Amino acid sequence: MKISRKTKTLKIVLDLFDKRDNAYSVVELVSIFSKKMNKTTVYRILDRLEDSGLLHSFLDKDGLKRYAKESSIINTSQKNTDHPHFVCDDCGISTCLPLEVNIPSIPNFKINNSEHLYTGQCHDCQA
Amino acid sequence: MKISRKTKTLKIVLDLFDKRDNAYSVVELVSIFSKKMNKTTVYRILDRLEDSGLLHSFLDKDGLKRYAKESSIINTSQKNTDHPHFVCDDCGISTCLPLEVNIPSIPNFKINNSEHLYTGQCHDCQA
DNA sequence: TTCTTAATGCAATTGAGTTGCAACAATTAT
DNA sequence: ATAATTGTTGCAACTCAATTGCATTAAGAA
Ligand SMILES: [Mn+2]
Ligand SMILES: [Mn+2]
Ligand SMILES: [Zn+2]
Ligand SMILES: [Zn+2]
Repeated sequence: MKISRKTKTLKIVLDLFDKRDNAYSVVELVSIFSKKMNKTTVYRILDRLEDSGLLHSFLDKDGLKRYAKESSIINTSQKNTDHPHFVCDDCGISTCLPLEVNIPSIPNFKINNSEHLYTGQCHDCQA
Repeated sequence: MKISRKTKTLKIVLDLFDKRDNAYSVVELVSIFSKKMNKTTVYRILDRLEDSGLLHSFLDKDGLKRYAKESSIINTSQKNTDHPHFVCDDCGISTCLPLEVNIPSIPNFKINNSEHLYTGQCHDCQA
């Protein structure tokens, strides 16, 4: 699916992701844009951007959905991979990790998708 | 924390986990026990059993919490490890995978916890 | 400019999970 | 065995992320 209409609200959302590579929770985004667009619109735009391949998402440890640019993997030798994600327990910042994920082969299981989430302290929150 | 009172409802829940090694979503468990105990009681018993170390939990791709025995890792050379989990996209069955999880070391990130979730088709749901 | 329909705003709704509190029951003390 | 203690349960109300229905708006095509 491609983006069919470049609406004002869509551009606002894209602007944010153009600036930072971090992943944002939908709750954060709804709050950030609360003056500019309706909460439902945020959900729908994010969904559309993910379908179109411009964003990707994952669930953090609390079950909250987070979105980031599809291209936020810097060293992208291969793209659109199931890369791992990191969420800081202290400040909540979340990051796409530029790491290979090796999917194990397990007898009797056909693995189609993987999600790897790491939590801990980011650089700024250590000691 | 240890289990302080062996109540009737607690035994009912433990009985189920004694029989099968799979992981159950809380939603399933609430439904399974709907005639035997209140929904809130299910949540509280699961929480207690996890605190006491008899169960462990993870979030599946939909953000639903799933519980399994702590000892459902068969080949347990080391125990209580962050092992990966598998959820079948077709039948929903979910399994603790007896695999080592190697936690990467990433500059500027201190990793305390990891969650690995694989999805796909289980043996029964293939072809 | 007019037409088509994707996109939005808003209010209502869903559903997993939580909380407050009174009643109950497992365990301990007498 | 009986009474006191307090962990546990049931129930209703609540929280909050996410979804839905529908009337209205506006982007892009004709
Ligand atoms: Mn990512
Ligand atoms: Mn497990
Ligand atoms: Zn941090
Ligand atoms: Zn299956």
